[in-house]
Amino acid sequence: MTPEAIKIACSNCNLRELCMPVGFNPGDLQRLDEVVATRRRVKQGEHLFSNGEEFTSLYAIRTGFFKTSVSSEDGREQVTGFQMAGEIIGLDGIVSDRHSCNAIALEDAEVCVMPFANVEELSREFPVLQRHVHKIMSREIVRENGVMMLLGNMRAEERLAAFLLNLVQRLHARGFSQSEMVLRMTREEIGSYLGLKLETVSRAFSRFSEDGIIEVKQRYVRILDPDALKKVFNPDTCF
Amino acid sequence: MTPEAIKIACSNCNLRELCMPVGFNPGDLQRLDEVVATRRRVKQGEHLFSNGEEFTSLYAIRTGFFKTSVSSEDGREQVTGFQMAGEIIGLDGIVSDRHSCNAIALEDAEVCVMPFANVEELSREFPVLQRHVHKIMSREIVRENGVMMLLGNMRAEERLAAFLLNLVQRLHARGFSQSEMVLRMTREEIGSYLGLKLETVSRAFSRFSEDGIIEVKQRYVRILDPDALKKVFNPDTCF
DNA sequence: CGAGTTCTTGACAGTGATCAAGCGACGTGG
DNA sequence: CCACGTCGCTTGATCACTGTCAAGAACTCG
Repeated sequence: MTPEAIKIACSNCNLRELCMPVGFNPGDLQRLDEVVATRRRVKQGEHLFSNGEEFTSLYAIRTGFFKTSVSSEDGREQVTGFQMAGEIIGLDGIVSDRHSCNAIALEDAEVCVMPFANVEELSREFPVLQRHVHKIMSREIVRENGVMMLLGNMRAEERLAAFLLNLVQRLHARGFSQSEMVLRMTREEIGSYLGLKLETVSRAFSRFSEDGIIEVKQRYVRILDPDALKKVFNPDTCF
Repeated sequence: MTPEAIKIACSNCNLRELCMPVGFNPGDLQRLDEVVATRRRVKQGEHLFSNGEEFTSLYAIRTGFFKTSVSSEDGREQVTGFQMAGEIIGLDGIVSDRHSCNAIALEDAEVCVMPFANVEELSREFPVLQRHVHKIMSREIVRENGVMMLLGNMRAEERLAAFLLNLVQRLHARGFSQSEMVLRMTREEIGSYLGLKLETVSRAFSRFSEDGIIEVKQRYVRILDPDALKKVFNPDTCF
């Protein structure tokens, strides 16, 4: 086994607990490495996959940051999510054997390529992996339900507050600060995700800053008063 | 085998092609019947499952019409979908072993109860079923991507036009008219799904009616000019 | 038949979009 | 290392779409 092959193995990956199931016994753990065929580097701005492209694999993000988006026939674009290390993308392609959205790297990234045929084959052999795949897909469905709530019921500042809290929480789960972050996306991309124009996003940032809830300097954001931020999108909690 | 048991069997169900995979050979087809444990009747207005309830089963709709919804802590409700015969609900529960949304019958309904343990077990045995389960979940993810586009980028009339076309298309696939339908949901429920208030939905209906695009009488809707309706939410197509 | 629900329509208000201008950061090349 | 150009961000002024409030009509169901 070459050093490179050791690095590539799920069994040695420090992100395993994020993207792979737990509960494997040491013997079977090596079999798990068979899901990942190769790794692939994606430079900032490049597509990992595009709408209409043939679906062959799921991708586990090792490093970097992605956005996924769909576009309507008349050219309007909707960002459907932002994904970071340990998260799985490409699930949209399963239903029609073609991708129906675009995945674009927001910074230089590296992904593990998991041919879906491998995933399905090993899933049949290992119920714990099967369950894990089901959970990942279910989690995505539930996440999108939450976005629908956001887009359908919340006002601009509520949306941004929920967005920032979600982002910092996911970063914190990966060992980063729970109060500071550097955004990897533009105001326009945030706006697209939240169903707002970039000017509205910018104004909401300024408003939070004026109110002393956050500190903003371009992409850098520091959450000064997390409780106030939570109250923005859940006003009834203040009693 | 009792007559009731014959009726219950997937292998004899005329909806099978909608909710079950094709390509089973006759011998294995009988095994497929094992996914369905029982059937369950749900009266109009009753919950099939509720937020927080333990997840045990997926449900295939035999007859009737459902809505699913999520609610925020401060009581706001968002309808996340409308489901009809042949569609599968309950996928939201897999990730946390609890349902995170509510499923409510909009008319008297009957569902096939498919314990998820059965689904997973048979999926391991039959790759064609495994693939089918994956496709159903992927389809739901893609559908929600479309709803995000709707909520994030479209104006009121575009949303309603897209909604009506989607609904009539699904009904048509089930053998109903491709121009007429009777809505099973209120204006408020449509509005919740589309991120609009009921008055806005009502006005959009009236507008379409004035323009001769549809004929509306309460819940009854007839599409007079499907092309005009398509142009509403894709204005660039008119050249 | 009557009570309650659902739908329609009108008047007005408010949130966020649009249009516009200027600023600031960053990167590239001289 | 600095100048300049580009891209992203901020802020202001105005507008338009949709929300809110209200009243009445139509329908449903017991």
